[in-house]
Amino acid sequence: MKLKNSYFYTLREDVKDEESISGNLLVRAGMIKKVGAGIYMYLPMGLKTMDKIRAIVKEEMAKAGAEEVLMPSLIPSEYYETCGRIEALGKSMFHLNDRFDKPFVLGPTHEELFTIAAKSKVRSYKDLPFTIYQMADKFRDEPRPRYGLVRVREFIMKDAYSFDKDEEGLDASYNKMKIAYNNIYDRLKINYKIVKADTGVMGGSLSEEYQAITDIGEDTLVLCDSCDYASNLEIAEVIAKDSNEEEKVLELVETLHKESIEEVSKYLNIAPSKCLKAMLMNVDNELVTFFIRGDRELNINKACKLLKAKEINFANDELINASNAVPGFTGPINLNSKIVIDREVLTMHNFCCGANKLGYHYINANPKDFKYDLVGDISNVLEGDICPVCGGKLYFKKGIEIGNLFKLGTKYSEKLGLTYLDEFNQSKPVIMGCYGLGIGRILASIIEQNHDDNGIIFPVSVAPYQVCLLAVDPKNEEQVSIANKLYEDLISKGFDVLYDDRDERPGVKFKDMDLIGIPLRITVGKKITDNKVEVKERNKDNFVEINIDDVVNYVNQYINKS
RNA sequence: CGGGAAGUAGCACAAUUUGGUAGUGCACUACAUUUGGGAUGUAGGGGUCGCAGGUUCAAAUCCUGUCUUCCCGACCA
Repeated sequence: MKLKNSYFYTLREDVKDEESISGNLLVRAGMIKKVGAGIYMYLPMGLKTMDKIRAIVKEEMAKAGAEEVLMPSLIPSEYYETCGRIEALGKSMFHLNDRFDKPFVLGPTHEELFTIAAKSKVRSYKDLPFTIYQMADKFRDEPRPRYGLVRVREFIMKDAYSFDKDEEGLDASYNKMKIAYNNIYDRLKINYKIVKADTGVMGGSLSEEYQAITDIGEDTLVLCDSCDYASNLEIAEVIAKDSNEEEKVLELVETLHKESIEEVSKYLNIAPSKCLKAMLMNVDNELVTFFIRGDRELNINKACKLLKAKEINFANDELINASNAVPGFTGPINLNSKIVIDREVLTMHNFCCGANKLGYHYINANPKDFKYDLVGDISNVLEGDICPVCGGKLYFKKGIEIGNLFKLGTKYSEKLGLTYLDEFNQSKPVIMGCYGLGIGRILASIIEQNHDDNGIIFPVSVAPYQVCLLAVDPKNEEQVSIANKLYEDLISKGFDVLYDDRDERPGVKFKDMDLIGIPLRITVGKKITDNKVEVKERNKDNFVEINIDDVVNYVNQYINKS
């Protein structure tokens, strides 16, 4: 493409409303433009990049045997009522009515429609397995859109759904997708981790997430320094080790005005890990007191699962006052509320805890000193904890969720009546998997991982153009005619070439080409008198001078090795 | 939804405290000089100061309301 008379524009300064590196660079490069919070226009340079990513995804989907379909975004609400998802998805779904006041939603995810689509096809076990997918807009009413394309309210997602007759089939379909995903992210040159994750409102048994490692990631990844264990913090298992310390005698001590773990531990000179943290929570309008090690945090997600609760919030004064708990001095000994303890607490000895009496704590408390209703893994892993697989040390990284794999099972097929007849003429529900991948998030992650002070550094596989070309002096006829010829030569060989033929000073062109991150730059300048042009890679400081006749070959080699 | 910040030319900002003709840089137009890393000079064009009320002789500036955006948190397949 030639830049003269194109839509191309860039911004010279950082933009006000984009704090994230990727959001700022995407806007500055003229690739996207904000319309509202979490809503963007995709402009030519940005759309071209998205198309490159999409093409790779489509190729790998085809290799995995998945067929593409397209579902509507505007969907009658009733489709989401059948599986109880109007309630499950709650406020994150956009609702609207038609002129006859019939309720509709903008599709936030499409399990129901894909299940219904499968019903048209599936009668017998011989019709299975198959996988279909779409590349379409999703709408989610996010409470807080942020970080450019990372968390938006309308976005393009590739979502695939597999249909199998049994668990083995699901495993096979799931693994095919996993291989496709590995290929996709490898081709996109993304630094990623695959982590075990929560199944959330999707339901199902197994979920794995593809997480792009970046500092602005909204998820905390738990990784092991000596094996390949990788988990989302949401579900990472805490392994407690018992010190087998000899138990001492329980003792009541005065701790006037020392309420927080920090204050008490300092006052009594006891490490926070030797204190017990009490969390007074409201679980379905009942007071439940959770006890965890003093230096840990309660994992609401785990707690919800343990109690089979939908929601857990902090308890209000009314609930607390109905018990003998004294905030700041709450302990498990003789506490008259429902008590749930972290299983790690059972390995703790001679710890400090509240005495349920204003201004007093116990020291040398032990598990035998109190009763509890439930025990389970309810706290967050800390850095330095023991790996549940190999015993190594755990550490954290931040990640952006760029893809996920779910084993859905029969949740949707049962509710929507997607069944097949097996070899013995028995009707059975189809077993499903679903596999999502966010195109915009991938673009944002690539930029977060590949940039410098001058702008984006795209890998060849995603760059909107593989090569850019410019003549230093647009008034020099020789330079221009050589550049024109090179452009024609490269285009005719099928390369994606951006020819900056604008009547601008060279500095402007260099800066712009750097900003939008084109991997290879060919500069036609003074050296044409020796039949040479300059070729520079975006991610390198130096350049090479090569003969004009060798340019096509050089480009060809560069593109192929990338 | 809680806490914080901000809305002034296409972009980034100043002027608001102390009310009195709306300014700077970039971008844009014309001309000249420049031409290997966002040129320089001269002359120009471009604004319902987010919106709606109010106070005042007079409001970008003070008051009230409202909308929007960003950041932290809550939340989030």
